Amino acid sequence: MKPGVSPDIFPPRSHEAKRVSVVDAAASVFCREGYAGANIDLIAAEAGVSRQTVYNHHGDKEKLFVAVVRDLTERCNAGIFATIASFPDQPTNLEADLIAFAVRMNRNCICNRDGRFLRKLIQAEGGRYPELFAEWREQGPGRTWSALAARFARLAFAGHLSIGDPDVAARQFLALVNAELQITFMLGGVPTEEEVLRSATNGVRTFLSAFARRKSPAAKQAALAHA
Amino acid sequence: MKPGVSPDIFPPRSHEAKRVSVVDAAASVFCREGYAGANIDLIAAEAGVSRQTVYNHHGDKEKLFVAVVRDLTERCNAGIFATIASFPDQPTNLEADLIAFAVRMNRNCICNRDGRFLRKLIQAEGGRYPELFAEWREQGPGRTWSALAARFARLAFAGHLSIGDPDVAARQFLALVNAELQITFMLGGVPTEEEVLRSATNGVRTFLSAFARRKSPAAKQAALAHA
DNA sequence: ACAAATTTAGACAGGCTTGTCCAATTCGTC
DNA sequence: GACGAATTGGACAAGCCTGTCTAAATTTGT
Repeated sequence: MKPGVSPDIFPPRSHEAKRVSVVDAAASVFCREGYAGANIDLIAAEAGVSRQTVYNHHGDKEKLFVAVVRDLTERCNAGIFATIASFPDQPTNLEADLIAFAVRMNRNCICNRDGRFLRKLIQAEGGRYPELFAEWREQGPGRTWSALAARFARLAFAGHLSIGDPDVAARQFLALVNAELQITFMLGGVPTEEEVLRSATNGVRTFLSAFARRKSPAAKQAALAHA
Repeated sequence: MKPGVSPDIFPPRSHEAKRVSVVDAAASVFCREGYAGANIDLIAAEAGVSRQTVYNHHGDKEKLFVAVVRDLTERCNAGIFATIASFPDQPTNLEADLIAFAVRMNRNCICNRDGRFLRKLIQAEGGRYPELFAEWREQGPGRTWSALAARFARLAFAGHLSIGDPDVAARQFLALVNAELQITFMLGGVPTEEEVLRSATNGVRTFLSAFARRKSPAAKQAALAHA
């Protein structure tokens, strides 16, 4: 044990550490180059591992790809549900709380490494692995929307919002909050913190304009005065 | 000239007809297989042309790819601006007119062959051809949003809507109207006419809830606060 | 109908990639 | 320190793909 070595060097890594290292590198290369363009040698090099080790761990290219997708799916879902758990059920300032939630959602689930990679793989290879991505679809967006819809329904029940169909509202919330980031996402870029905040702010304001509780003008005025 | 042949057979096609045939087939194959996975032999076969003809017309694979993207970009933009020209400037029934417009937009620009193909190519290869897609970005979304924003501003000016920032409203309109189609788009699928209509209906209703003209001072204040 | 231009099929070299095999080395653990 | 497992680097065959070249067939324009 000689801990005095340079922090940039990870001299020996465990078996398991190499497995994840390979999967991480593979995710990066598959995304950058596409499935067909991805080169096992490059993945091995990027993982700091020999090509043979890649084959030892994952068998062949296709199995490696499946492992990558499963890994990303799992981590993304975990992040999404962790973030949804922070939904403002008892908002003190509805607008500010929803904006903060939207920013968290973006930062932790959609703009982060896993989110961007998974999205790109789904877009690029979704047609080639229908069953694999059908699995993602059920576990990911399906449950995300349900969970989010339940939270919005709760806000509506508590009198903070006036919502017709919570499922529709949940999907529209996500769409609005990302409205200004679409192009950046499409080109595979990463929006700045400021862009995320602006899109979330504009999106939440419009969302609340549409779904804020409608009772009397006075109540509305009071609600707006909050902000 | 013997027009009596079977309609399924196009015995001799002109030079120019072969060029477009090749570009069309290439678009299809590039989308399905990705740039690296696309095979010139397959493109030639799908175009009903010999491999050498592909090279005669387009030089090499990369030039062919660029030709495909330019072709798709041009046709998509033409479709988009033709559709925007049908924006309901003098609506008789604002909700119905906007829903119909949204459906047209989807059907003619976003869900059709060109739209789906271009989107997929941008997503998959956007990182590899920054200048090519930067061109698309300016000519396409940039001008689309401006044009749409101008139409919404006009509706607001005519007293049909209460809008803070027309650019924001335009982007949010598109986001809302497509909110329920995102997953289908991601997986490269084609939504049914009914799905398009439902997403547009829900989106436009929410849009109008947020931006319908407000009379109360509080609402006006909120609208101004947007800017 | 004739001449020029285009298209075709096929062969071909060169390069790259996948996946396997193996001998030498290094690592984890006792 | 020693043993077994994992890792490495390199060689290797097989296959695939791009891009070129050719000679023959076909189409187009006149």
